Amino acid sequence: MVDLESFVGQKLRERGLRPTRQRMALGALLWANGDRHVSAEQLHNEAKEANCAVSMATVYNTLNQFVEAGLLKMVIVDAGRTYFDTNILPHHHFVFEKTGELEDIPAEKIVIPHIPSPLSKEADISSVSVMIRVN
Amino acid sequence: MVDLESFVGQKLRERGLRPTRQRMALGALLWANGDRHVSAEQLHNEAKEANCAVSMATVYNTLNQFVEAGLLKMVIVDAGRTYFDTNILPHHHFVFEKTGELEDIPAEKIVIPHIPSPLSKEADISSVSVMIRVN
DNA sequence: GTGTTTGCAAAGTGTTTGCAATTTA
DNA sequence: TAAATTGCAAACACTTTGCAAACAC
Repeated sequence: MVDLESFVGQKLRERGLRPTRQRMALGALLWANGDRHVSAEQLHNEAKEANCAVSMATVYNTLNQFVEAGLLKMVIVDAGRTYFDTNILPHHHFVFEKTGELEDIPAEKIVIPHIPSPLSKEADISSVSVMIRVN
Repeated sequence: MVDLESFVGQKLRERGLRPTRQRMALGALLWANGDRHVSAEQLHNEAKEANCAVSMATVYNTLNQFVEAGLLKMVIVDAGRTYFDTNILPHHHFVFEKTGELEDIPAEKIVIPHIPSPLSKEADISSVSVMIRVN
């Protein structure tokens, strides 16, 4: 990878998002290393620790913009347990019930030979997601 | 089925829940006919329409008790979109994105020949749930 | 400069809880 | 009568929004 700064900046510009200080900081935290599952609060804390104070409102707004722009996926594990996933490829998840943590399952690891169609309506499948809860 | 009243009463007593007026009313609405996906608010409204006023707090508490007792399953579709499912057998769901409605997929309709194990921990799989979003 | 973005505080949504009053067994 | 349940209102966690100030281009 080139330097993180320009990598993030380019990602943002590609999607028509201005590379503001806040978006750059959050982007850098999200995309510094491999795939991540982060909650809004976690990211807010990380930003604070990195001396990049960003308000909670901005964290939420930014994460939603990133999701909208296709830069992140939202994963809802439970009521009040929402993660933002930097892995935007189709994939599945293990959920560790003890901790609430997630682990990605690459799409090709789960084969579903036949996907059924709904009875009631035309089938225009937009996604298939599998959650495997373990404890 | 015998009469609904005693059917519900028995269900409750079996799980150690007293058949109070409120629980009987909510149970009757839930189990009158085939399987249902109901939100707390929906059920609250239905109870009101059936002239069985039950407070919102009691609807929530009761639904949670029913889930705890294994009489219902909770299905979270989106942040702030939680359903209570009277189908307690293992199964999967279609989610209609337009309406947020659910349709059950019987477990045997979705075959996953090989379930992977998580990398990081011992695999003690408690459930596998598939959500197919359609629009 | 002009339009976009931010941060705050306030509002919103869906859900849970403390507690006095009521109901059930 | 003793223990469980209910309903209210308040509290809650998480998220969104309105708007003035700050920023990016």
